[in-house]
Amino acid sequence: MNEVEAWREVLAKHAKTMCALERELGAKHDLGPSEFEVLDRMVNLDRTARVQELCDEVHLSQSALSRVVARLEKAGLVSRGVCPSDRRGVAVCITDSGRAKHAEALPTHRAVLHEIFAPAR
Amino acid sequence: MNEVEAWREVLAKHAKTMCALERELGAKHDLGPSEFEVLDRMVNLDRTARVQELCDEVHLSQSALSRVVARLEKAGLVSRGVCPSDRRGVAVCITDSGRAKHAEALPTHRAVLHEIFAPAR
DNA sequence: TTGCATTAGATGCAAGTGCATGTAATGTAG
DNA sequence: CTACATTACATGCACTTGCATCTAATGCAA
Repeated sequence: MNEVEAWREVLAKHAKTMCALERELGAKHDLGPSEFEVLDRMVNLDRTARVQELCDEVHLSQSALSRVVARLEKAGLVSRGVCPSDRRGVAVCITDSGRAKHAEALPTHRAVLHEIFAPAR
Repeated sequence: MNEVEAWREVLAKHAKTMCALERELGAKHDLGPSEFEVLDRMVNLDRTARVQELCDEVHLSQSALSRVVARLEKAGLVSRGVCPSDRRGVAVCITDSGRAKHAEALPTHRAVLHEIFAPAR
């Protein structure tokens, strides 16, 4: 029965955290968790990335990610360009505005995580 | 940075497990994870339950749960009756068919969990 | 080069979810 | 008893997601 308990724990933690992130990021920075996650990866990569590359990082389907990138582009946080080496691909690049938004939202994100994944436990 | 890693771990485990559950339960028993979860609680409670009561157990909004129950009822797995003590409430009751479906799906559910929350790690 | 399979990403569509709100039953104050 | 606040659940709506599919660009073989 221990595996069931482990699963329930993951379920509870996921729900609680995701819900808080959605609320906080949405209210304070007009960002969804998926949007922030992509922005976060882009900042850490610090280079253009392919859509598929981001799929592996974030747990989203290719179609969902395609739309997240579209929303981010619409908000001016990333730009989409043609990939020079493979013209089927899209080169996603974070903009200055995107970096600024990420820097602004990062403390909020970390605060939520800290609140829930507190020291002990 | 450890809290971030913990969150990523939850995220990964949640995505992997949820995805597998959706696939397996859907394909083999025509059940979604939410439907199974509610059925599972009903079996363990072994009595009628209020909708709100189930909300606390499963991590769903009241509206989502209302619809899950509606789907389960449509499938004949639970029945909805008026609550005698408070006629605003709904008394959700699992049916024999629901018990059978749960018994049938339980091994699948446990197998998925075992596969992912394996012994070590 | 031509033709076909494959891959990258976009998009139509159906499904599930949360929020805001609606309806009905209770509770409570006057 | 009347009027208003509250509670339980249902429902309209907007949004996100995954699946299937479409288009365009590659890769490969004849």
